Amino acid sequence: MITKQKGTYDVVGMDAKKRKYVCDVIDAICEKYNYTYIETPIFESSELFHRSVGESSDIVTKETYDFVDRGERNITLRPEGTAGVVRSFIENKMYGNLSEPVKVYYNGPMFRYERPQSGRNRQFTQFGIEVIGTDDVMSDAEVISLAYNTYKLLGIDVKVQLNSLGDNESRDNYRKALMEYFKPNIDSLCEDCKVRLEKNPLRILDCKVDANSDILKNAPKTIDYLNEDSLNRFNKLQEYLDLMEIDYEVNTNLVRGLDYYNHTVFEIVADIPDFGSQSVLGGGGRYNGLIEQLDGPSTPAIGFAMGLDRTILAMESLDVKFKVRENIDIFIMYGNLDEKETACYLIQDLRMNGFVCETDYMGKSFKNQFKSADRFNSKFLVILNSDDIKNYKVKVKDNETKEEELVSINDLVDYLDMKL
RNA sequence: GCGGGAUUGGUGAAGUGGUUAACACGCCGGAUUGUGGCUCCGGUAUGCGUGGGUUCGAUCCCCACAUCUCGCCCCA
Repeated sequence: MITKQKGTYDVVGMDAKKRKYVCDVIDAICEKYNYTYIETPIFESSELFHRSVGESSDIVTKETYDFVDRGERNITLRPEGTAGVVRSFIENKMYGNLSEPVKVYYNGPMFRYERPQSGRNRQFTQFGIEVIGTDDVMSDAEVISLAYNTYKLLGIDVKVQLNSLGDNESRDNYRKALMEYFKPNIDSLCEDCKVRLEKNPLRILDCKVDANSDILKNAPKTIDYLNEDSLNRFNKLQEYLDLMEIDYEVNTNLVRGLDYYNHTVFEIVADIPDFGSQSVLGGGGRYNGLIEQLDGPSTPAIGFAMGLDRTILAMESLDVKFKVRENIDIFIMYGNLDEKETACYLIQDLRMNGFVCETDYMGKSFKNQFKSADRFNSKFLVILNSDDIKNYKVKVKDNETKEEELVSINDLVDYLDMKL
C-alpha cells in the first residue's frame, strides 16, 4: 500500500469542514480590512529564501525542501509566505503605484523538513497578510489588530506579545551590547547558546534552557538600545493598541526567528494547558529592509502569519464551536426505477432552487433510506410513490414533526421555501 | 538531527508463546414483503505496521526499518 509521506496529512470529513470554516472566517475578516487575496507559487528559486529569510535561521539552513529540476534550476518549496509575496511585489513592479499601500493576504501550503509532532508537520498551512508601502505606525497596529481579531472571531482568547528591535542602527548597537554582555559569561550558557552567540545573539534571549538564569534576566533589554525615533515609534504603537483595546504585553525577550525583521515584532499566544511550545499560534513583524535586500526599491512593509493547523488544534483543545453545516434540507427517497427517474429530475430542480439535497445511490431498501436521511440529518423527506407521481404529486415529510403532506410537484419549491 | 512511548477490523479497543483473536460502535441483512431513528436475531479481519531472527510453533520474545506520538532543537 502506498502511504502518505511523513509529516503530511489528509484533510477529510469533519476536519475538512472545520478547516473550511476557519478559512471562511479568515476570508471574511480580510475583506473587512480591505486586503486582497494573493497567490504566489509554491516553489521558488532557492536563492529567494536564502536572501530573505536569512542564513542564521534554521528554516533555511537545514529545513527546506530543495531539489534541482530537469532544467537544472535550484528550486525550494516555500517554507514561509512573505518572501514569495515580496518577490511578486518587486517583479510585478507594484511599487510603481503606491498611492495606497499594497495590502494582501494568502493562505496556502508551506514546507519545512522537520521532525513532525503535534501542531507541526512537514507540509502545513499558513494564513498570512502583508502591508507593503507604508511606514506609518498605524499600519503596524492594523496588522496586529487583524491578527488579534481573527483569533477572537474564531473564539480563541489570545494575548499579543510585543517587542521592538528598532531600526538597523538600534539593532546593531543592541547586538554588540548583547555580545559584550554574554562573552564573559559564555561558560554559564547552554551548548546551543554558545553557538548562537556568534551566529545570532538575539536568539539567546528566547532560549528555553537558560530562560530562568540570572544572566538572561539581567541581559541588556532591546528597549534600552532603541534610538529616539525607534522608541517613539514603539510608544506610539502601544498608544494605538490601547485605543483599539487589544490585549498585549511587552516582552523584551521576544525576538523572531527570521532575520529580516526590524522595529515591531509580535507573537500571538494562546493560553492552552499542555500546549507547550505550540501555544504560539502566529507572529509577525516589520521588515523595512527586505524589499531592498531583494533588489527592489527601498520600501517599508509589515506582515503577519499564522499556522492554520495549529490554530485548529488550539480551537479543538479549547472546545471552541466550529460553525459547520450539520444537516441537509431534503432527502429524496424512491423505491423503483420509475420513481428513481423522478428523483433524478426533482433533485436537479431542487438544488438549482437553492436547497441542499441528497438521495440514495446504493440501491437501499426504503427502510435504509430512512436511516440514510437521518444520518444526513435531513430536515425534510421527499417520498416518491408511483401512484402519487401519476397525479403529479409527492409526499413531503417534516422530519422533526413527522407530519406528512401530499404536495403537487409544481408547488414543491414554493412549499419547501415556505417551510424552510 | 537526538531521546522516550506506541503500532491489533471501517472506528474505539481487550488479549495470549500453541485448536475458531474478546467486547463495543459502525455498517449490511432479517423480525417489520414501501415509513425509519427503540428492541431482538444474524453477518462483518487477504489475521495482530513492514522485513528479518529465535522457536517444534509467534500477534505476543529479539533486531532493523517505517509511520504515529511526546519532549529537545527550531518554528507557525
